[in-house]
Amino acid sequence: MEKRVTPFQNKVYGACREIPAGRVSTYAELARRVGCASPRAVGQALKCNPFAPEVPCHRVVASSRELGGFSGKSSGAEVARKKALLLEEGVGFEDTGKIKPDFVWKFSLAKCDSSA
DNA sequence: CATGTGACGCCTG
DNA sequence: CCAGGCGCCACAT
Repeated sequence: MEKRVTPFQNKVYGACREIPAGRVSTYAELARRVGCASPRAVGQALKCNPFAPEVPCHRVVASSRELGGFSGKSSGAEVARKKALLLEEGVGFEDTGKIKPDFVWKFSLAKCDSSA
């Protein structure tokens, strides 16, 4: 049985899959990537993420560098697991528990060739 | 067709 | 800097 994912969700999953390991993206960036002005819609799609772990929804965090939510929980053990996964990928966290800006992935202007 | 909810973001005070 | 409020899009009922 296929998951009746709407074209919008499919787009979100596609963008999410573009996020390399050890990096994280924000709902806002992802939303803009899919052409949506509301990050909420992105969360709706990710929470339904039927293509996991093909679609690393755990690499998507809030614009404030916070973890955001996971598995349909805005906070809780699920979110803690998400943090653990990011740590496994090599993502660094601030002392405040936030993700380091250097680990936040950039979609378009992604030059990837960090010369410095 | 209308209403409610949701893994958020940005502005103002 | 912190706290509060409003806006937004998509989806389910």
